[in-house]
Amino acid sequence: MAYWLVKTEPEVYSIEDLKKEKSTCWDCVRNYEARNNLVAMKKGDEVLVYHSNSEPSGVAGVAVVKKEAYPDPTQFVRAGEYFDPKATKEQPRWFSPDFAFRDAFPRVISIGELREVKALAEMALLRRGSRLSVMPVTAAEFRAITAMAK
DNA sequence: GCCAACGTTGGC
DNA sequence: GCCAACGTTGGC
Repeated sequence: MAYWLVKTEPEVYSIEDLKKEKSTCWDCVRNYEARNNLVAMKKGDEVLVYHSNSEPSGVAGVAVVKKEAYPDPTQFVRAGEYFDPKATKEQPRWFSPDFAFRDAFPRVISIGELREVKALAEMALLRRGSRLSVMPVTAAEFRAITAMAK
């Protein structure tokens, strides 16, 4: 079982939205490294949901991989913002897993708090200038962050 | 295949 | 609103 972290702008899609919807297709990711991480997710993996461009920015809850990645439908929507003319049904370029809601933290664990924890210093999330929106997290990091939420 | 220009991300 | 980081695009 593996652990991950995904970023989302809560004004676009928040942990509360996931709680309401119960599950969602994690679509519209258009970065190859992030996509590779989405494809590597296995059913049952746990995913920290990070709110970016927010006040405060930070980890807001946990999702679980409900369905492993399949072709992201938004790449085929010709009129859509996420249409990719180079993607075909035979050779899709972008993939999305389904996530199910697991937990919304009683408070957001801010990036400032995360930076104070020495054990988390190596996280890709905290690297200066990191823009990666889907990244692996170690079991120890996952445990440390979920413990901070209590 | 190089690399400058440009666009986006996202913390602050 | 600023700006650093860095991915993408396109001319050559």
